[in-house]
Amino acid sequence: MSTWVPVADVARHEGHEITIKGWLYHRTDKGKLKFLMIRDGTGLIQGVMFKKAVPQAAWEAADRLTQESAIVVRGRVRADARAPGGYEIEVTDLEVVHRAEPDYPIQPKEHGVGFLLHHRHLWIRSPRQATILRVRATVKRAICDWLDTHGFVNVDTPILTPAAVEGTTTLFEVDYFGEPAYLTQSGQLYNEANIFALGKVYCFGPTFRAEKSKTRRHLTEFWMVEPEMAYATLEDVMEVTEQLVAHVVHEVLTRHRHELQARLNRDVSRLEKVTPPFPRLSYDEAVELLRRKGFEEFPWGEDFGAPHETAISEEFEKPVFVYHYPTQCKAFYMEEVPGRPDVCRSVDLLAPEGYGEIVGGGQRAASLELLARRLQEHGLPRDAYEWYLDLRRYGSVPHAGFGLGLERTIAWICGLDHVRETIAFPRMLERMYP
RNA sequence: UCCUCGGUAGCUCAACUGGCAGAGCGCCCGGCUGUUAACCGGGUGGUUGCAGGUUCGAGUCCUGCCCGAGGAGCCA
Repeated sequence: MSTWVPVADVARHEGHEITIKGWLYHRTDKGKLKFLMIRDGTGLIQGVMFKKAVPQAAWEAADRLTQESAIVVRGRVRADARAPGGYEIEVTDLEVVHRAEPDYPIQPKEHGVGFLLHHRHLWIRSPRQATILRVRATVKRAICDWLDTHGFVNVDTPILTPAAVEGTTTLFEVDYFGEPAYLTQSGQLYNEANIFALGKVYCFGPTFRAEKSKTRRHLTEFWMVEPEMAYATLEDVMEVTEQLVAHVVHEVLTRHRHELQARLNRDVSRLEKVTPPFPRLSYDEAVELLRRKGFEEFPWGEDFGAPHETAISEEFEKPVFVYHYPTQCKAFYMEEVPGRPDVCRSVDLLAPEGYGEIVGGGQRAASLELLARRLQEHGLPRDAYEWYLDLRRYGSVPHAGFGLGLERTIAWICGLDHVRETIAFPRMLERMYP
């Protein structure tokens, strides 16, 4: 009985007899010799099968093997320059656990996006997709590791909420025992309550936006990590953000450098430059930059669109902070800039290479009077926010936080052209299957 | 919601100015001891998105609808 070894560890067993449990990715027959490409979720390995080296039953079973058939292969590990990855298994026996039906729809070749998304439950088996999902897991772990070791307490905020955080047009409504409730857009307001109990906190989970957005940067269900800090300012947000993002990129490079290059064709030299500090640009300076770069007509006070974000970010090798946005284009809870009521203590982090905004945050309005006025100006129902206003009645302090979009961050790190590949089962406008 | 492009075999795509519905891959059969999306020979495969219209004749032109992709606005 030989040892069951994950494909990723095969190199460490050179010269030894091992067992691989996986699925047939591809097969090439050459008369009395067969090449079996086997995937097991940890990697891809080539099995070489000579007719004279295996029992007749195994040879005949291999003859009938279809793509994605579940197989257990035994054999000796050998280094061979002709094998993809440098190692292969000299097969001595084969057991077919399940012979897949012969019409597996996804071939190792080009397919259209619509077709692949319709078969997402099978598409995720493709090595490229599996790699992205592994990177996602690393990104999530790196985020939690960094926050956990820097004094942040992980607190879960509700997914079902009674009211909108930022306007009702982009909320998914659900029936809550006959009353309307909404899927959360953000855990921020609850986190602002949590900091008074715990100091520094973060929530990390799915959020939902019913935006009719159909672009490479949008999902209707996406994940955000939202740190929030008591006794903190806008400057603290920028420092924490750059430390966190740099740590995440570093961890991905440490664990997945080879996969990023081999499976995703990612230019990792771009990622190696992502070290603190990141450049900081005020909104005023960003507008000036845009006007120099061909957007002469860009009006002060507008939020940036995708072309503007790209134009700004391509001036820098690292992610770039843009802070002090116009008050009019940000949410009601932003703190004022002293002496400049037209701008607020907000910040966005724009990823390089045109990936756009991956972080939005700022310092929160600390005074009851300002917050109450803003609620009115934004036409929000005060009743629903009474609990939130309490936070400014009992020990209000300067505080700040941000939200980092997981899918956009992964798309940038992996160099993908659409966020839909960064999550196993993306939820998009007009696509809920599978 | 708006703009642009598209829908032909299981997949990726051809089909000139309206004139016999095609190829590669897949799948099935046969061959090959070093394949890398192998190669060679044979076979299989169609309500051209749906409904109507024009025409001797429509995949091709016209109208409506459905579906998909890219982008805009909004956002992470």
